[in-house]
Amino acid sequence: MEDLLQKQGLKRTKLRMALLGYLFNSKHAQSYLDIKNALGEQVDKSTLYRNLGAFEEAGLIHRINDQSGMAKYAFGALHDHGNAHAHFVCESCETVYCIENANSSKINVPEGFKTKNVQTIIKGTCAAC
Amino acid sequence: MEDLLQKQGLKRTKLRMALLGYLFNSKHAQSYLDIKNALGEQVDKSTLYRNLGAFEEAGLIHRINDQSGMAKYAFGALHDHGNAHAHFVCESCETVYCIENANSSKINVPEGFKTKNVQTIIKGTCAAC
DNA sequence: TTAAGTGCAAAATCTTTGCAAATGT
DNA sequence: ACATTTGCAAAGATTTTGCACTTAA
Repeated sequence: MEDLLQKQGLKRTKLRMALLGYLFNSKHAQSYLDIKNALGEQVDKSTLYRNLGAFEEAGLIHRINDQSGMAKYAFGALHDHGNAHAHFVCESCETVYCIENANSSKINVPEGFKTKNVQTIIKGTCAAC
Repeated sequence: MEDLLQKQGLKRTKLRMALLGYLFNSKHAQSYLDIKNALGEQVDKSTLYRNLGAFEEAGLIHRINDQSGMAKYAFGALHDHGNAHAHFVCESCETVYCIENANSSKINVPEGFKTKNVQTIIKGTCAAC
């Protein structure tokens, strides 16, 4: 699992292992603050943001914006990029769930537009609320 | 067109008319800065943000986040809320296009989840880039 | 060894808030 | 007249940057 890092040319540092592991084990998308708290107060802000950015660029995680526009991060190395991918944002508790197989049908874009990636955001109320 | 304001219980102020008109005539979603520049430097920050918020709550406009997470606003009173609605985000120029009839298929959410609104974000390259 | 990653402090960016004055209905 | 809206200044929140130090490969 942590070989994912090397495969992307990223060094296996303590923080990165912890970060990747944490997101991997998270049921839903986590905010910067969620992650920082989970990893321990001593984690450095810049380092954390830089790693979240690096992971996202490497395709290891996704960034989704919740209802209020705040960034949340979810493990996504197993997801099939280039295919549709859905996120459910609960309007009540702000939790962001990853939904597999939400049923993606063909998307029609205008002439000249090239689709690289389709992301579906479903807003509503989750089972817990 | 400006009766939309009264219908939502919003007073018809100069700024609101200009703002609504501007977004109505915009081909794609605009950032706070785009809007501020278009409306003139003298427009007040708080007032603008407050109105964007009010318009969004009233369902007159949408807020979409672009590639880098920045909020962009698009006129949306004509859109059928509750139905699927697509935005195309160009990864090159960051332009956000509203796409009508991008083909909304049924979305499957887990047991207990209630869908209120589905938004599709398509990332890729636009015709201009 | 050395390119990549980290920690710190400082700043940039975007957005919100409180309140007195102005404005629409 | 009266609730709403505005403008200003100040603060809040999130994210980024520069640079010297440290670490994985």
